[in-house]
Amino acid sequence: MTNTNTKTKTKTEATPAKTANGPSRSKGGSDQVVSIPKRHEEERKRLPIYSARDAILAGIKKHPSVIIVGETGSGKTTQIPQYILEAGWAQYGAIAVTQPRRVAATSLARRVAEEAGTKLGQRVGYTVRFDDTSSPHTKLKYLTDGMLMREILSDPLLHRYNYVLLDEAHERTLRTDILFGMLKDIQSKRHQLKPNGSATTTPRIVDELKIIVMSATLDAERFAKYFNNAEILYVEGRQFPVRVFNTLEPQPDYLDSALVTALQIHTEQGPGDVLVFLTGQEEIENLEKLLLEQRQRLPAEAQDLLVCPLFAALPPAQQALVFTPAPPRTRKIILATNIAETSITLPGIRYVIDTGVHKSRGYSSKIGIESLLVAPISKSSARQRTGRAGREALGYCYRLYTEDGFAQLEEDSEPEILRCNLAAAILQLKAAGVNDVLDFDYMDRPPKLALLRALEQLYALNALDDTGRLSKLGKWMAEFPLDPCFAKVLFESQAHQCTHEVIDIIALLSVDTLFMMPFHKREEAAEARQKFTSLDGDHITFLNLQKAYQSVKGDSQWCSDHFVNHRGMHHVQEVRKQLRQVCERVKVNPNVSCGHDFDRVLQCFTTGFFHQTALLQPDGTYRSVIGSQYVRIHPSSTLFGKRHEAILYNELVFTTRLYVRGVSAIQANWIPEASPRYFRQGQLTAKAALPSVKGP
DNA sequence: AAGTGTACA
Repeated sequence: MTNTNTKTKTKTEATPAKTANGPSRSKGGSDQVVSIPKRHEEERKRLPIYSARDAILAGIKKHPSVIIVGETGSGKTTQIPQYILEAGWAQYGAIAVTQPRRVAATSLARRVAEEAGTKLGQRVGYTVRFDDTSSPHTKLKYLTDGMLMREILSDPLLHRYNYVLLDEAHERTLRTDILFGMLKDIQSKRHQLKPNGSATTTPRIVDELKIIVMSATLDAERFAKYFNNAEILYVEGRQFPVRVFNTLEPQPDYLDSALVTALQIHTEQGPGDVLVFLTGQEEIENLEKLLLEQRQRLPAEAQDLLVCPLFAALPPAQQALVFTPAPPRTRKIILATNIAETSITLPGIRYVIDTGVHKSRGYSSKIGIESLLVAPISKSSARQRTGRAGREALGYCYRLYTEDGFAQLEEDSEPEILRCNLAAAILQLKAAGVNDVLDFDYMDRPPKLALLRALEQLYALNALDDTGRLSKLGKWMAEFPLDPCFAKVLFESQAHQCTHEVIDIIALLSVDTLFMMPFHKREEAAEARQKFTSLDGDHITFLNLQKAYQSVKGDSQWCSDHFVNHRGMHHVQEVRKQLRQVCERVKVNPNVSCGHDFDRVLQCFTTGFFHQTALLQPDGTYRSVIGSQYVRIHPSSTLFGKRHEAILYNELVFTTRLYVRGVSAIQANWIPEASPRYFRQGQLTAKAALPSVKGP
């Protein structure tokens, strides 16, 4: 069994005979030998979690579900799956470990494959969108939670797994929350199907599914309660202490406080880089400017400072700067959004400055509007930020708010499922066989209105029939990794004979920032962009960009010359390829083109976005068809400042004002034609807001 | 006339 010196349970669970569709065992080859390679053995034993190994295995053996609480650095994500593997418990069924992010899934799999002495894709592998290293031999698979959701669609009881580990559960992303309910349901169904279970209605032999929820926060009781009184196990982290300082008075201007604090650390404190948490790009660029001004005033003998901005839209080359050590006698000051809170781990940070705020996405199901506003963070976010100072040595955290201010923060951030549009998630649930989505076992139940809005939207798109069940079209839509609106547009593209163009545009719309707007070169960038601009709006402009990009074969120099997001365009090509593949699979010809008849394309988009349209008012403003809201065209749009009788938009977000992004000009009479079901029913205020549009 | 936290299929 294992070569470890410790006493490990070598007895495996009573495992039923191999099922017909179970994974086959590979014969021969060193890959079958379950052992810890010598060079990693000592290292693995030094991890804090090692001492809890037997207790964890015992807990997993005894309980259907286990909650593991452990901070970063405990090794829970890399070690627990290996313990299960080494115990021989994954001989027939495999182990899945989910991650909210792709990079985490791929890098963890690489490290664990190395530790386990196997080639990536053999016993250990990963599956993320566009990249799958798993094979029939893979016993331990790291995958994104979205990927596991898709696997459920093709394998509703997840037969190939006996263990599912949900990592970073405390983040409460929409997908982990949906997975919670789905897995709980699968676990109970598989229990009922078990040979020695109460109901043996099927000849198929099914193993039980173990669920292991891993979280970094101490509030595990809610998880435990939700998963049928699961066992809670605590594992120690490996974290250095961090001294926390609060301000004595509330700060009227946290940007100014951040500037003062950063300079104070720089001139008075010992070595170590500084990480400042800010809300967005504009704020980061402002503080960068202020810091660089102050840098000029530093005494000649003082150490230098290097300012590194860090946010997702930053070009990769500049993002990489934060990982390269600062030159001698230079201190790095990193100005980051909350990308540095979870997604990117920075080395060398000893000082954290926490402004106590972030931008957070909200959604009002009442008016169907998303917002992106500055809001206070939660206590757990504050602790997470603080922890970033203690990764390598003891650190310091300066909270730019009072102790009382901290006490008033919410304990945890609101789960995403409570503050987003649920249409896509509901479509997935229905496709996975959960018809009654109102009664689904949510850990945090979304407001009923939000669920009803999602059902209404799916009904309006013809994805549901009159009884609320998934229609044939709805099943078709769920095949695609797309928002329901886009899936509908893609379906309609067949009738409009413009599938080729529609696939391209949908792929292009999947990237946030295709045209870069560098701080200091805005005019140049705007000029470069002119070459692609279509008077029809952003959709056709993007299509022009794709054509130009293809004609230069994706040349990266061409991209940077034209201020085009090279990485983004690469992603577009991957999405495009995948959409074309799925089309082929469902017997839709992806090559049918409308040539230059772009009216067809935009009419087609109206069939999925009739609810995201606005009409020009006599005073020159636009009013949304639904909700009758005044909306402004975002300055990043090609239609900014232009007037057309009607527009459709990809996104409606409230920031400083209510802005629409991804905008194209349409004809007003296309709107009611786009969804007779919706406008005839008039269940929303659509008709009232459409005085100039005659419904059928 | 003026601006987009993060992630995923």
